[in-house]
Parts: sequence; C-alpha cells; structure tokens
Amino acid sequence: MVGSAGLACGTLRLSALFGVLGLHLLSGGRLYCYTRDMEERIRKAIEGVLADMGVSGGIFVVERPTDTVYGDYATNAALAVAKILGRNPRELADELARRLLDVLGDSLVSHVAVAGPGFVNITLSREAVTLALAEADAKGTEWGRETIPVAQRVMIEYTDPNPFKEMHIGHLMSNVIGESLARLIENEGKTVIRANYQGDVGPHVAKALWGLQKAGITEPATARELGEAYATGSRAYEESLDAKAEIDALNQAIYAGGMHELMELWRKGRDVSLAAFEQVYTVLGTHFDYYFFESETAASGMRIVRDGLNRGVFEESDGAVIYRGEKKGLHTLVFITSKGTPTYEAKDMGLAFLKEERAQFDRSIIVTAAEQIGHFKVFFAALEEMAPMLAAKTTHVPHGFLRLTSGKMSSREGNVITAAGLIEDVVAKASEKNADPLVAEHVALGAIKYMVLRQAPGSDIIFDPEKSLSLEGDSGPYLQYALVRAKSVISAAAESGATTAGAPASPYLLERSLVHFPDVVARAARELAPNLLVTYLTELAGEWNSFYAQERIVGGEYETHKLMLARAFVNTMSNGLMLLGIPTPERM
RNA sequence: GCCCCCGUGGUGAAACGGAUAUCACAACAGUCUUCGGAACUGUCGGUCCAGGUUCGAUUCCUGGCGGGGGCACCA
Repeated sequence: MVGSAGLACGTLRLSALFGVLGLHLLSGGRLYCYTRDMEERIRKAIEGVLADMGVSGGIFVVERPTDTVYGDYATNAALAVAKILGRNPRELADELARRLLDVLGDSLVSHVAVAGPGFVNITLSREAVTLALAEADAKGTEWGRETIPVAQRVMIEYTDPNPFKEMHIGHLMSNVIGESLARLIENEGKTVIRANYQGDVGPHVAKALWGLQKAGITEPATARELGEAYATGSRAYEESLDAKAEIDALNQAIYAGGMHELMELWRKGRDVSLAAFEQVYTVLGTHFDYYFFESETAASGMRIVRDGLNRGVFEESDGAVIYRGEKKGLHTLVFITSKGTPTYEAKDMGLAFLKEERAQFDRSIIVTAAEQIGHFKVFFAALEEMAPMLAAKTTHVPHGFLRLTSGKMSSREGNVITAAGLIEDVVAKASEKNADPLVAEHVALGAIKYMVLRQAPGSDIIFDPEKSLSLEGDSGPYLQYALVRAKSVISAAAESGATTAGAPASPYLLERSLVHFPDVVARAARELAPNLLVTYLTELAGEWNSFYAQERIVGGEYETHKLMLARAFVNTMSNGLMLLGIPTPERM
C-alpha cells in the first residue's frame, strides 16, 4: 500500500544485508521496505514499463500464480493492455518480460517468463528469498507489521450483546471477526478504538424485568436467571394481552426512569449481565476502549430525530416518527414509536453522534449480523441527510449467521447456544488431549476462531455442534500444532550446537510462501477479510509440515539456513495467529 | 408481492475477469531404524439450468430453478 514508508527497515540489524543488494529507491522517491512492499514494487516496475509503452493506469493485477512452478509473482498486464495498444498479447508479454527483468535486476529476480495466453511470471532469486527470510527472522513480532504510525483513527464496534439476554454464538461471531479486523487495522499502523454497544433498554429488557417480577426475584444473581426471565416474559408477551400491556408499560417506565424499585432491579440485572459478558471477553482476548449503552443513546437519539423532523428529514405518520426510505428507493423505517419510545433506529442515530463526540475518528466500522443490512441501508440514508460527513466515514460490515444444522436458534424455544456454553464444550473436547487446562482453552479458542474466520465474513456458517468443530486438518489446532513443532525443533537445535552452512540453490516452497506474508496481511486489512490470512496460514502450515517430514533440520544438511527458515516460520505463524486473535500455546 | 445475499466433488469451504478450479473432512491405499503422528504421501470425485458480454467467466449481465435474509412502531 502506498503511504507506508519503509525507512524502518534501515534501522534493522539486517541493514548490512541490504548492502548486498542495495536499497531500492523507486520513482516515488521513497525507500521501500524489502518484503512488505514486494508486490507494490513489482507493480510499480510494471507501471513504469507500461508508461514507456504509452499506457497509464493500473488495470492489471499482480498476484501469486495459481501454481508455484510458474514463479513467485504473476501479472496479466500484457493481456490487459494488448487490446488498448492493438498488439499481440504474447509479443507484448515478451517485451514486458524482457524490460521487467532489466528494471528489477538480477539480484532480485532470477527469471521472468511468459506463459499461457500472455501471463508474465516472475521468479525471485535465491538471494532475494534468503534476504526476505532474514528479514522475517530478524524482525520478530514486527515482521509483517507497519512500524511507522499512520495518522488515522478507526473506531470499530462489534460484539454488541444485550444485557438481560445471554450472549449467544452470534455475538461470538461478531466478536471474533471484529477483534481480528481491529488487529489487522492496528497492524497497518493505524489507531484502533474498540467499541461495544449494548442494548440495556427496550422491549427485551421490559420482558426480562417482567419475568423477574413474576418469579419474585429481587436479587438476580446469574445470567441464566435473566435468560429464563426473558424467555418467560417473551412468551407471555405473545400469549397474553394483559401481560403485553404490562410489559409495554414497563418498557415506557424504564425509559422514563422514575420508578425507584424497578430501576433498582434494572440496575442489578444489568450489572449481572455485564459481569458475565466481561468474563467471556477475557477468555476471548478482547478489551474494549468504549462501552456504549442504549440507555445513553435513547434520549439524544430522540432529540436528534425530533430535530430532523423539524428539518423535514423525518415525518410523522400514525403518531410515529418515520423516515421515508422510498424517496431513495428503500423502505420506511420507524424511529420513534407512536407510544413515544425510541426504536433501535433512533438509538443508532444517537449512537452515531455520541461516538464522534467521545472519540474523534476518521473512520467508523460497525460489525453486525447480515440480517441488519436492510436497516443499515435506510439508516445510513437518514444519517446522510442529518450528518453527511459522519455518514461518509461509516461502514457496515455484515457477518453471516452461525446456522445450526438442527434449525434456527431462538431464545424462546430454548435452543440457543450461548457463547460461554460453546467454549465450555469445545474446551472439554480439547481436554481429552491436553491435561493442562490453559492449553485446552487455547486449543478450543483456536478451533472456534478458525471456524469463524476461515470464510468470507458475509457468509453463513453451517454449524453442527456434534462434528463440525475439527481439531485436525484445516483447523485452528492444525496451525497451532505446526507452530509448536517448529518451536520444539528450534529448542532442540539450541542444545545440539553443530551447524552446517549453505542453502539449496532453489528455495523450498515454504521459503517462497513466507515472502508473501506482509502482502497477505496488508490485503486482508484493506479488504476487511481475515479469511485471506486464514487461507494463507493454513497453506503455510501445510508447507511447514511437509518440509518437516521431508527434511532433516537439526544435524541435517544446510542446518543454519533451515534453522533460520524455522525461526522465520515461527515468527510468521505467531504473528499471523495473533492477528486472528488465536492463542499460540507453547506446548500441546 | 417487492428488495438484498447465496447456489462450487458425498460434506464444509477457497479462487482480487485469467493458466490444468484450490484445500480440508469423509472414503480408499500407504508412511513409524526420524527434530513431536493433532503429522506426511497418494487415489477417488465438482462450478444449479439456459442464454449473453469477453481473446478468456466460478466471477460480470439477462431470464429461470433452489435456499436464506429483510420489507413501519423488535433488535
């Protein structure tokens, strides 16, 4: 990514190594970090050659070839511009390849070849791969990270469980995805502000309080009690008109805040819920900078909406205040009910302004379930009319559902899988192989987070509680295990001492894959897609395991080189797992 | 009814318009005189249907079929 300066490389121990090849100063005049910008560097070189030919604009891609035999980088540039220039693609590719080799130089590239309809494939030199490896080894936890701070503040809201209800696996999904996005963005040198927005007022709270009152509970002590009270209230709300009226009255009373005993019960219940949530956050490894509550966005949201009503953004209809989305091809949304209570939308309006007031940011990301896509579209349309700048810097990232093979989850039907319950079950499974409870927890979290992060954020996960949480192949523990074994080899080598120098003329697949880590991480952050990193790490772990099975490391040929490779792998896997929020156990 | 998303081997997923569609699970066959077998090697098997755009389509467009979500006082 342009904008990430690379001078930090010069301060590293490997600055001496750079002397071998010389630092590459590109047309933009900035120094490039050796590996972090490899893709960018190749892209610039292609752009330069194309500019010479009279074509501008980046209408081509630089990617990893489909097959490693093609090389380390591939571009479709010749194919893309052949038509514009009215030239034969192969012929154009030949010229591009020749000039690219010239521009990039022998020390960086061993050969540039044309293949297929006109792809240009670039293969890095042994020297270049070794240098990248040295960087991966030397940089440690900074390998793959942007070390120059970028002046950008990004607020990211995720998890969003509702007090008085239990935190279920949907919230878990939001948390896992949101936390990984936060880490990926931080890794780009930006400042991340983690926010959690919790619905502590509204009909669901009224239902829970009603349930508590009916059960005569004045001192709720567990999240489970609250969950049951909510289920009771929720059922009564639909089955009995009397109960419905009582609950509606409670809802309004909570907003008004006048009834002392009721508010006391509300406060106690809320505290119990929040404390239970906090335990789950600790296990998951999340720490929020800001907590927002619907109880604090309700009043301001109402005020903003009423203001918008005067300005003609909203209108009144059947006693409710609505936003007519139809004027923008969307649908109507109620912001204030005819009973005078704010809906989710009014509170969201209050939240949008409150967020900016408390923590100034350049960008705001909201992670929620995909079912809210429609609401956000209309909400953003309304926000755009109220505060265009604020709307412009806000993005909604929807995530899919964790769908049960046995049907849809429902709090009323009691087939909700709670976040804590799921973690507990998987920890129990992991304990069969791990006596150490902390290791079992790390493995379990690895399995759960991997399952959530492995696929594109928007799509659903079909979850079979019985069998879909794999601890083998294509799983979190697979990555953790590869890491543990690599660490184990390194400590075994430390004891033996003897070394053999040199390196094989053509790099191992593992080495060539390691080079791409910084680019993969940058792309995952740019596209808000942790799954790209998951796919890469899975492939990398497989390559490590193959390498490990085929090559003798300690006491073998090229031992020094292989140990550097092992350390580079450890750094890559550790940093990669950290970015996913997956724990890295020392043993398992 | 209208709007949005999704249809990839038996199952769950990947593929920023490119090359012989990638990976895991399952099934089957192998690897243990070895630095950790939660591993490695191999076999089997796939783009919902019909058109279109393109040198090139899993990807973009149109229509169908199938699944999911949303569509005013829930969040």
